[in-house]
Amino acid sequence: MAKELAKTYAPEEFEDRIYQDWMQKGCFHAEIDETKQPYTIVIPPPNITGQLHMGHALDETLQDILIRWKRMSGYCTLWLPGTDHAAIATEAKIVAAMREEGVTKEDLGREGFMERAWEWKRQYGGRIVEQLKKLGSSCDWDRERFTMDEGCSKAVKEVFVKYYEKGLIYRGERIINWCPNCLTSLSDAEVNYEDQAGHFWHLRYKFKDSDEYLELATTRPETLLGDTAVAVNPEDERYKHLVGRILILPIVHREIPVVADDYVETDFGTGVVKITPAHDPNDFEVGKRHDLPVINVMTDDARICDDYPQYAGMDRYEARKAIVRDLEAEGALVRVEDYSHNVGTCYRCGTTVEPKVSTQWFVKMQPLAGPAIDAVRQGRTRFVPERFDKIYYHWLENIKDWCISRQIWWGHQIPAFYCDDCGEMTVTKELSCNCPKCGRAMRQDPDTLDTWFSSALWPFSTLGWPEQTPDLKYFYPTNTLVTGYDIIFFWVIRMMFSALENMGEVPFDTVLIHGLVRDAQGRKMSKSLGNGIDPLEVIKEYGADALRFMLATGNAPGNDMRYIDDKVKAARNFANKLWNASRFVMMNLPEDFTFTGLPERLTMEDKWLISKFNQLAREVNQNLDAFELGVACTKLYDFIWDVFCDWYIELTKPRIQAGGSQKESAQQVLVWAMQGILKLLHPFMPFITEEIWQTLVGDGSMIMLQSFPVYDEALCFAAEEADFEKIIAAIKAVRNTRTELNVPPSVKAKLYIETQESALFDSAALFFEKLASASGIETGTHFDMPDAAGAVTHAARIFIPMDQLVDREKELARLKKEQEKAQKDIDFLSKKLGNEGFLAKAPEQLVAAEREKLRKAQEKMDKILASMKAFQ
RNA sequence: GGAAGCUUAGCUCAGCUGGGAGAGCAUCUGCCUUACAAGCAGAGGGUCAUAGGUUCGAGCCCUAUAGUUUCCACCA
Repeated sequence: MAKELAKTYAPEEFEDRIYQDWMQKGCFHAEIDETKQPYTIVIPPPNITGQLHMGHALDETLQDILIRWKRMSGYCTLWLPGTDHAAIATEAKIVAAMREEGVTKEDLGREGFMERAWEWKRQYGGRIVEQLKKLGSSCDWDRERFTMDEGCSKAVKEVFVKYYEKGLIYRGERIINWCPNCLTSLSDAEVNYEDQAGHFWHLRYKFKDSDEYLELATTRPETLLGDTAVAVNPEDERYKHLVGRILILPIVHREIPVVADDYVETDFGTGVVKITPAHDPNDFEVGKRHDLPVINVMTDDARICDDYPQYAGMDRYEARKAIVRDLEAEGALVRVEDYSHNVGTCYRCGTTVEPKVSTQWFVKMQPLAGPAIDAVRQGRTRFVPERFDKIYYHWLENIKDWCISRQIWWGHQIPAFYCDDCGEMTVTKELSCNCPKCGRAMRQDPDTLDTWFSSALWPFSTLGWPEQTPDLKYFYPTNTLVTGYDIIFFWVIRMMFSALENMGEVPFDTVLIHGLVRDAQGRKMSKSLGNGIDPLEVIKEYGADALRFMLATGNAPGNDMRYIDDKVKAARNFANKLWNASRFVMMNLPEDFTFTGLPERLTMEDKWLISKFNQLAREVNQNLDAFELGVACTKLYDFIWDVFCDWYIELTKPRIQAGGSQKESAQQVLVWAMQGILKLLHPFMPFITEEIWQTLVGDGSMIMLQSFPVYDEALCFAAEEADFEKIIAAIKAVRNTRTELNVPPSVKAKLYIETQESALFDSAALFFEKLASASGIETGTHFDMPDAAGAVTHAARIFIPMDQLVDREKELARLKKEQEKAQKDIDFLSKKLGNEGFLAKAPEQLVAAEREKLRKAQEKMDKILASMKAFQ
């Protein structure tokens, strides 16, 4: 016992050591315990390409707080970690690295490429995991998973085949989003729309059988090569007579018809739209309705294809220029205007996506969306904060089929096989198969699945599904899913319908949504802006506990927050405060100290502290239950700094100096309170609390395995608490008076305390001496000291004789100010209590409380008036 | 076009089911009081965006307006 803590709080000296210790002792490992209730969180798997950023730090911190709190509260807790293979992002990274060496995917071939990709994963995939550990994340690393590991791959196949057999997955030719840079299709969710400055080119198409023209406008003149019609609204009086007539497409000189379609708005542009079914999703639909040919004019990397020799090989933008020039030459260009419009871009690389007609695999969403909507409607899963359920409903109600095939190699290869001879297709979980019709070996579909297809299964695939493992039975459904609002569409929704379809049960009961961590100016942190703050740098400078506390404090669920260095500093200072408080406690313990629990005889300040701690324990539990983590942080901060450090520790100093049994009882209470505080704070600041705990308790126990404090009726001392508040109020009043009169602390003065509760104040004499610069106190029911400065509370009138030090005018002015304040209180309360509506309708308890307040205010006023009178 | 959030002290933000407005930082005044100057003791500072409404009582609930941010959809 009585080991010493280092003089200054230096987190870098113990955080790693403590984490290692937790790991070695298996503290994070979850063993199924049927006597306990399970509490499970699955981590949002970070990408293996990722580097820890502030978003992760926030996400991990919230999860770790919940997990540690539940673990200490007696639950069998599992925080299941893992990583995502991040299909497109990873493949792009590897391809880029290969490019440096002058190697292409085709050079290596599929197998060679996959080997290289796995090698890359082995080398870098663990990086983000190591970074998570720096934060103190108490994940069960023994259960770490990867979306492409054997189990997850098995689950993926299982689901794919099942969906296919149920008709929930189909293959078909549709118009999809295509990234010409990543060279793959994308789902709707993977396209970001952004405003781009562009132009509106007004063109005129000549009628075949006359010299008239029809004018229309387009933002993409290069797609004209693929025009197969021009459309007008069937109700449009200006054009309805033209429907059915034939136009000559400029440049190409192909004959195309004028068709009528509701899709065309009469009041936008000229009310005439050129129709390019191969390169616009709306046009594709129009084309289907009118049976128009689909003419693809572009290659996969968005260059004009060989069918148009004068433009062949030009990329979209070069071709646009060339075609505009040629249109002008041909007299088909009427005018050009500036126009800003929304353009879809690839969420991975930012390239403008190209709508493209191709054969892809899709998940039919309609049948899956319904149950997912119902689950939230019925409250089986709820969002915190609740408002996010609207976003959830809206997305699901308007959902389109999900394009799941990707033209890349890194991922789960689609388990469909084709017979090149007879065209037969088979979907199977087997690794290979022969054609059921002609018996030949079949060729597997070269495409892979959307990375979100496997993460959609994460809550159950990681627990062993499709096997009915004990883990799955015990830990599923999971409890809390913690994630940012930006991935509700990508992930949360897909986990919901996947779980409902495959498990018949929701994947989690609560989705805790947090916001983004922005920079100090409120901008999104991004690589391109270079305004990202590296959490690892912050940890290096201030410690993980400070970062965690900062991220959890002063921020409500679902709201964005700003990263401000001063906030981390404040959190670090708080840690330092706690550190020094424990040093104080420990340096006053004897070598052979043993903690025996709260002493039999408690002083009133002990009871005051204990009672307040007890309330704190109740509130922190309530706040955590309601996912109000930030509120809990604030309460802990206030209690530790103000109640414990600034008051209680100061209050124990006289007892410690007195020695003997007084000191001994103070030691017990200090250690009791210290332990309680550390336990309550541990989920938020795991490292410092563990370090102090192990030094303070010294029996080899670990704080992370202690029980979390809860409210205890036996620790409630309402009367003593209220009494001691009177002492505190008096001390504050004296300090206030002295400061306002500019009396330096070195000048001591005797206090004459006029009160009806002499015994109470007499027992607090030492506190006045120590905390209110008193040389001594005298209590009585009446004092007549016209020359003394005064301090007034409702319970006492305190005279502070200062001899010539008191400036009479200043003191009178000060009293006047106090009188005004007191009068305002009285006015406010009398008005309220004079209101019959209030008396009739307000709860009884409240009315009584207000009456008590008024009584106290009047008592205080009497004392102020007496002081003023005496002074004049 | 649809939806949501935000607007509270100079700055950044809390404020739980409606019961006299809070914190951190900054500012001002004293203090190196033997755990901590990453500290201690005090002080100043807010018509809680605006206008209505509900209520005995509104920062909180309802309606409208303004500013601001975001999401979804999208008209070529």
